[in-house]
Amino acid sequence: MVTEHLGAARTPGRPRSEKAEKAIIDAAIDMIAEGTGVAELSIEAIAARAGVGKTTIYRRWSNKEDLVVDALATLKAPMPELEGKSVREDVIRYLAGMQQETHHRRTRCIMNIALSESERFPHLAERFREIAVKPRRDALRAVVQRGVDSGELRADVDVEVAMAALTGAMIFFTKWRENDDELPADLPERIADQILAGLLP
Amino acid sequence: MVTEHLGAARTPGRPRSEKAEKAIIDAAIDMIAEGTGVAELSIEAIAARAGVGKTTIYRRWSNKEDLVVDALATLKAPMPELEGKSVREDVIRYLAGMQQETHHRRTRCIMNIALSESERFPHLAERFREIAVKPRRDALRAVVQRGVDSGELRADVDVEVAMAALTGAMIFFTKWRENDDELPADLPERIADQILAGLLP
DNA sequence: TCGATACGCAACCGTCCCGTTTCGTAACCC
DNA sequence: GGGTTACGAAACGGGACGGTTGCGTATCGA
Repeated sequence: MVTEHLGAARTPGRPRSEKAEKAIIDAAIDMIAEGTGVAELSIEAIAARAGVGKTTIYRRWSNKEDLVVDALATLKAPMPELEGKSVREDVIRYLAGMQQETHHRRTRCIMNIALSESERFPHLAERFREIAVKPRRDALRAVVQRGVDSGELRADVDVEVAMAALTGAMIFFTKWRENDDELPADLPERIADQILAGLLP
Repeated sequence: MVTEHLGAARTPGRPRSEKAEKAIIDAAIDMIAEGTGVAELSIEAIAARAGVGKTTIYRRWSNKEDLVVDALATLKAPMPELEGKSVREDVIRYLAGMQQETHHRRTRCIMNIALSESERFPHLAERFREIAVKPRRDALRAVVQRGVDSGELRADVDVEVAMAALTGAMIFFTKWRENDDELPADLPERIADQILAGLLP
């Protein structure tokens, strides 16, 4: 965003249209959600889709990455409530939420960007992590930590590793599955129970 | 590859240069490894980098995806030997191998393609899974299955979930870490031990 | 009413890429 | 040597896109 908010210094002349701004950002997000990579996003296509002149875009953002950063910033990620009675219950609910999200093309493609474009757009990736990843990570960390504190989990549990195992297992299933079979409906339970119980006899 | 190998039907005229073919494929792989997405790969750029005329490329592949598929097919993935004495040992070696690979930009970017371009290039993604993912997955599955059979692991272990937890945890650490700190050197051990032991008291 | 700014639209030129064709040369078999 | 095919280089027309500019209109404050 380039708009200046210096005190109450309202500029003379016609004010910028908030509707146009929203249309631009929506168009950008939609195109990303449809699989267009950041590098292939064209200002012209965004403008056309938003029903907006290219000028209107260049007036606000000086380059594409700035636009995308602002677009991602508007994504409010809904989070499942994690105030259940047990760690197991909260973990299952968290994993089920993840699984649910992979059904939305929008979420999938946005996650792809976070996974793959971080090499080329570090600024973008950092912003994305802050907005979408961190809140979820914090929520899960709180659940595990609560379990450790309450004695429901072992005291020597490595919280970060536990989070990685839970989250990573679900990502692995949803992204690297060999065939396109439906995922089993009880996948969250199975992951949670097995990681909680461990593999040893 | 379009070259026909019908019996010993050697064609008249000048034979195709294997050197040119190798140069083309190397150039394509290099560009991918440098972060160029498949969609942005241009035949012209590949030709220039390979020191080859565009004609030489079009003579062999009719489209870009075919070329990339052939390029990926040349990637021989070195696999760690997993014939140790215990499941724990093999798992740690496997995870260490994964961690090692993330240090090579080449491997990282190619994994990115597998993760993110599968939506737009399903043919490509399938081929990649077959070449790079499946052998590793099979190796890890064998390790876990051996553990179950020998009694080293619980009999009711869900092998697929266990694999997902182990692999997913490492992927999660290497790709979604918040800061760019170095990963702890004993990460493979920590992941293996915690997933083997579980979280419950 | 007037000046200032934003708007959508269209056009501009330069760049990149595609897929094809043409050129002169090189390599192979008979 | 003659026939055939591949080679690298260059150029083609066509298209997409970038970033800029000018146009006529719309919307604000003074």
